[in-house]
Amino acid sequence: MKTKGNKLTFSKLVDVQGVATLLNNLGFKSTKQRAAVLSALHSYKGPMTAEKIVAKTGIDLATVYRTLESFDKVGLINKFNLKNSSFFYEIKSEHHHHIVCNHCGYIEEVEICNVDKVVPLAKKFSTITEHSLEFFGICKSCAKS
Amino acid sequence: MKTKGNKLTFSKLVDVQGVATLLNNLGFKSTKQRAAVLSALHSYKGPMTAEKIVAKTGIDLATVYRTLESFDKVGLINKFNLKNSSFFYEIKSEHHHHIVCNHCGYIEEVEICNVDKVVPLAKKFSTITEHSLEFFGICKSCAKS
DNA sequence: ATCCTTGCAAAGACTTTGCAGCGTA
DNA sequence: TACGCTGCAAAGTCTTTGCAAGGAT
Repeated sequence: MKTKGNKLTFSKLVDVQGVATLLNNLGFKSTKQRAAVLSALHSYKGPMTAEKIVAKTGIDLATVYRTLESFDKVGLINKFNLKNSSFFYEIKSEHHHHIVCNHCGYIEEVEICNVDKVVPLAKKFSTITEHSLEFFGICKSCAKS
Repeated sequence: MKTKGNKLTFSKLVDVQGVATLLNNLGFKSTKQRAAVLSALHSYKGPMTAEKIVAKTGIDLATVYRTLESFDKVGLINKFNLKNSSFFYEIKSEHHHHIVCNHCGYIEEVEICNVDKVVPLAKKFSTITEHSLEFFGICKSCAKS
């Protein structure tokens, strides 16, 4: 399976092999539920909650959670939480961050300047594997009202 | 009530007026439960969960949650979540971030270089009020084993 | 045919809410 | 005294788990 570095990139993988083969190569059986979850995540503009995926696909909530857990484990998706109570999921793509409207909850993916230069000084850590960076503010349409 | 800019700083406030007066000035009645929550947050090295506060103080969980919500509302504490299921709380101090051990959950407060230069490019937002930045890695003691 | 996956239902973890009694101002 | 605060219990939200039936290889 071709990957860029050791990172999976959904679009490329799908282009190259199709969803069924991708799932098989990841060690999963290809089922319509898994394809539907991938498809939902891929077509929705922005991170989704498990509930949202159920709403879009009609698949059982427990199945959605199990599927998302599997996808997360193999690195196909990101799982993160904002200040909300529930987790958000999105297909891994180029490294990016989010900005969230404190008023309506709208989430936008954002580009960042200089994020590479942000280096934490931690005494009791030797390795840093990842980071999360989220911004909060008021979106333009909420600012009007 | 004296504040630095418009931000409350716990240590300074307590130095100046004591916990009871601080609580009164924030619009709360001074109770031993609230003082105990403040004290627990103040003396514990690092962010606490509601459960942790109960463990340290013996106060009822519901009361702890209500107290934390009040404190959060007036800006005395920060509420945030890492990748865990539960929220963490800490007294607001100088702006800082955290690094979390993916193995044991240890949390360290970290200083950051260049964080001020990180600016998101968001299309549909005009104002950004805050951000969260958390790092994840493996702490030295977990790295050994 | 085998073993993984799904849906349904129940349980679990975390947080919030209702209410009667108590404590602070 | 009055009103806000607390503890207990119940309910609510989000997520995980158990199990029998169904489906992919």
